[in-house]
Amino acid sequence: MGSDWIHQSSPSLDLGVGPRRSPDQAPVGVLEAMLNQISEENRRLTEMVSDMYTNHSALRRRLSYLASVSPCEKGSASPKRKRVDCEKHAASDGEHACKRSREDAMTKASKVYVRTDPSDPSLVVTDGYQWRKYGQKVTRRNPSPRAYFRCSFAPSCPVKKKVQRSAEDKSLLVATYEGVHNHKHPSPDEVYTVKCPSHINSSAPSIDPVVTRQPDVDRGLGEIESPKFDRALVEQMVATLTKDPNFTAAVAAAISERILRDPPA
DNA sequence: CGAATTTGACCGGCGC
DNA sequence: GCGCCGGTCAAATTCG
Repeated sequence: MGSDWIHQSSPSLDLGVGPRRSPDQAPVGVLEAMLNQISEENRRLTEMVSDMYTNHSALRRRLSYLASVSPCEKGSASPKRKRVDCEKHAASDGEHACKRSREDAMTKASKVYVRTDPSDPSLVVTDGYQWRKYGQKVTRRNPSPRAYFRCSFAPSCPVKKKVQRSAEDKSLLVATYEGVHNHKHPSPDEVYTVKCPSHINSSAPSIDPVVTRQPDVDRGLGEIESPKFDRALVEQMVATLTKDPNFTAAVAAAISERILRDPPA
């Protein structure tokens, strides 16, 4: 996994404002102090980003491991049926083909958890695929409605998705995927982007990408390791930084200082 | 006007 | 056999 981008594209505020010429400019010491302060802040931000990236990578590795050691923990939200499915699957003799294919789909299900604004009633989990909603139901175990989606990118694609707000954590959307896409990922750039409610923009960024994921039913989502995911991360960080008034003030100060020092011809 | 979404009806599996 | 429950269908409605 490459963390090069952190170093290559480090958000350095060094805009060429180094200590140079202009002996007549009085507060050189003050400017240098400011520059040092900004550089220090810049270094801390870089470290924070680096730590975030490291933690994210470690978390993902751990989740992958957990997913791989609990193969029966997938699929249906109903533990009763899940157990029956597992047992049936073991004892099945292939008599009921259609039923078994359904069970296969159930056992191949994966879960994805997405953090969203709890006040947002929509059950939209954007994963780059194109989904068509075909039903919604309030289930017994969870007062929040469960939405049923089918992959509509390819007419023959068998993949289905159930999305329901977690009963324990209302800000958590649980998306359960069943089946395997029989087509390529339609828009790789959208991999791992998460719907951002419009009204959340002013508040602190609370959108986690995917918190956890079980086995790779969605081949397309495996692109998490690709540079495109880095790009998504970078975009997310840019969005976060631009919301930070201290950061924008520092950038504005640096730019104005530069303009005052080297006025355009 | 066609596509997407909503929502009540219906179906099948399961437990009692 | 009956009722409950999750999942799906399809007509009605909404949206672009």
